[in-house]
Amino acid sequence: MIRVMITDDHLIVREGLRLILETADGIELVGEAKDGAECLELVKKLNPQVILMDLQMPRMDGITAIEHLRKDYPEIAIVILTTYNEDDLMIRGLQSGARGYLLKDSSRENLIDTIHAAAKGETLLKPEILARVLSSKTSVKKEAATQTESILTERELEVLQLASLGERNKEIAYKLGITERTVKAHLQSIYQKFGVDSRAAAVAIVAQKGMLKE
Amino acid sequence: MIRVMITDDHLIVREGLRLILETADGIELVGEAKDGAECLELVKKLNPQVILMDLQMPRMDGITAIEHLRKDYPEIAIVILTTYNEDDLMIRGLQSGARGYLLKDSSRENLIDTIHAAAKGETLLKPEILARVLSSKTSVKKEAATQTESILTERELEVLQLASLGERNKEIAYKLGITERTVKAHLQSIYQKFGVDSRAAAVAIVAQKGMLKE
DNA sequence: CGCCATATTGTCCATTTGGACAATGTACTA
DNA sequence: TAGTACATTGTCCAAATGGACAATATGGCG
Repeated sequence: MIRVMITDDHLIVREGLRLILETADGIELVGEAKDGAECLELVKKLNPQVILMDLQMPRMDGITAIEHLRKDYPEIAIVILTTYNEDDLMIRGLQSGARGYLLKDSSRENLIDTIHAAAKGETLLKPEILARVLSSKTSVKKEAATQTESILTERELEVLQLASLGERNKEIAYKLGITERTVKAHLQSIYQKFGVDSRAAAVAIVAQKGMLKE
Repeated sequence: MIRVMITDDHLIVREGLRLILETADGIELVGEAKDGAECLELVKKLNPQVILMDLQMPRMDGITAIEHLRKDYPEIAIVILTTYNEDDLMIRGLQSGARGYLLKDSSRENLIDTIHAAAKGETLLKPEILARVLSSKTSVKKEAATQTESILTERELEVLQLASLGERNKEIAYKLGITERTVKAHLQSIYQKFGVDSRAAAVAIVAQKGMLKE
């Protein structure tokens, strides 16, 4: 029996996964967490072999949680749960030590296969994804900032990065655990610093400066 | 006397340039055109040595005009007039054979110096701009399209490229000589093909696919 | 201890955007 | 010739965004 834990902020996703996992042979669902912080709290008690980890969550996101887990529980296999294909966050997650990824609309077989593979220490990645991971820079942490980057505050960068993935203010607010109004405030500040007046223009600048890539 | 011609769709710009050029020694303003098409019509009669060329204009844009001029009047020096620094359109214009570029808020001295240099056959480019021109691909024309590119029609690409520069629908419509409604139609089509539902998301995809760079 | 940067949130309103219905003309192709 | 793809434009409305006024709290620094 493979001990599996779920970390996802969406109730529906958790329920759906539970339904699938509880009826799968050789898999035991040992617990669930609603965000990265809760995941770290519960992991010792639940002692999972595999963690299905969402990336975008309030309080503590999946990337941060993965980094902590790699340090404290390197033997646990982490599988990223993501909505979109080729998500930059997913790349970062894989760089941080996740062992695979799953689209949230994966088939039941795909899901179960991936969990088994992760438990056995294998990595299941599409080749093109693997190539992207290997070719992109390893250091995820902040480093010598470029001109544009240094102008922005940490929070503004977070907001801008989500906006650059096409997220709406409402979604950004939810993911950062703040109100939509605050998101707008950060965006306004960003626009001022960039000398633009629309999110599309800001995203374009970010894209051209290469702030998205890496 | 250097015979200079202006091609720009903005009355204010033309007026401003005229004011400067008419009081400059050794420079004779021989005519003005409101877009690329008119420029090509007038160029034979006006016989300019230097053409100041805007890039974004209705009917026929500056890039197209430059390509025609290079073919039929290679002796004419073309100087690009642009609003922004490091504009991708400017790069393409320079690749198409323009001999220099001017920001529209250039100083009077800068403007006159550039015209004199262009007339003498010199090229006035900031080093970093020159580097970008040389390092980018030479062929501006359509070539083997990437996955994402091939999905889109020519027109959709035009719209998307402007949107990716932060332009609003109204501006895009004006620059392409169509209505705002049509711009929205193209965007809707693009969103469908990309599987997104906002221009920011579309711009982000374009940026990640590298469709902006080159 | 006050100043400053930062983060946070509020209301109100004009503009922009996205989507749902469309329709028309042109050009190419089976 | 009929069908298809494409570009074009229309109205109407809901949602999202941008900007103008804000205010409050926190933490660092001189």
